[in-house]
Amino acid sequence: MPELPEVETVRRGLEKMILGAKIEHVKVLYPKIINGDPSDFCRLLQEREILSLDRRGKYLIFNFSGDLSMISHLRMEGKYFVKKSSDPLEKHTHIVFFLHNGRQLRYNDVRKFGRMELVPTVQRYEVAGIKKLGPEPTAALFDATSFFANLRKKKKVIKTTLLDQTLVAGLGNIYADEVLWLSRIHPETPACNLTEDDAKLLHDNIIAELAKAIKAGGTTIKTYTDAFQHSGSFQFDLHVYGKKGKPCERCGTSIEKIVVGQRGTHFCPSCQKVK
DNA sequence: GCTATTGTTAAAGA
DNA sequence: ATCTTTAACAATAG
Repeated sequence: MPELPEVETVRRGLEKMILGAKIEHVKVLYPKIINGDPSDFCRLLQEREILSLDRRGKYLIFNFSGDLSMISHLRMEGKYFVKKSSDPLEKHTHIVFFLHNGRQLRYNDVRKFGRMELVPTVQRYEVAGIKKLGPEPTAALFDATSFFANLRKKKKVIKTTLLDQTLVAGLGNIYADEVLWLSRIHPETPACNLTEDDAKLLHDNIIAELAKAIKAGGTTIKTYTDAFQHSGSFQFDLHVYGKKGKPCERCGTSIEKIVVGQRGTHFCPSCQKVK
């Protein structure tokens, strides 16, 4: 499931393969992936050059010549592949971008949850979804003091608060469980009950953990791969996600799995107490 | 055949 | 109005 580190890994892979490529034409095999009119989508992309790739939270942004950008969200299973036109089309490939050099950029998505839309480049950070994102989880952009102030206003439990992207961008279900375990915070603690020390620790762990996961090329639980179809390796650094019944690495207590905000949630009942 | 899987958002509820 | 919760989306694996 692509969270920030996986999306960043995809972005870096694509950057190596398709910068400078020109789109000859586009085929949409499953129209619901496109926000807006699919034939407009194809028409607008014709003859554009791929100039650069940005990322904001879990959103991937393709910037084209002529002030056009494509906002792409992979949701749960979205993947990009770069293939020769002669390579057989994989199952679940829904959009094909025909490039000038005989290659194709293919969007593949088993679950069909991913979405893409075209906007003028100048508006790429203003679209719904991106506009309401909290800061990127880096030391330069994510401020611990305002994070604590914002947490105090939230009545929701901390796990749900981390997943909603508004206080900090990029955490999904796996990394949310991991950073809460690292910070010894119970996922069902109301966000407003966290102390300033809790908030600082959580803040620091979010920055460190996501950076570490990017270095590892992301986490591959079942199916995630980058644009080179390479798996990540961060699954070997997980402490609680998927560890139900296994001993906590800190205290040996059996890791529990509960449901919080309709999401599977893993934690150590001994190290992580509700406040 | 039933359950579990997850990111976002529209819709419903408070 | 604003914040929060819930259901829906969709396909696959076990």
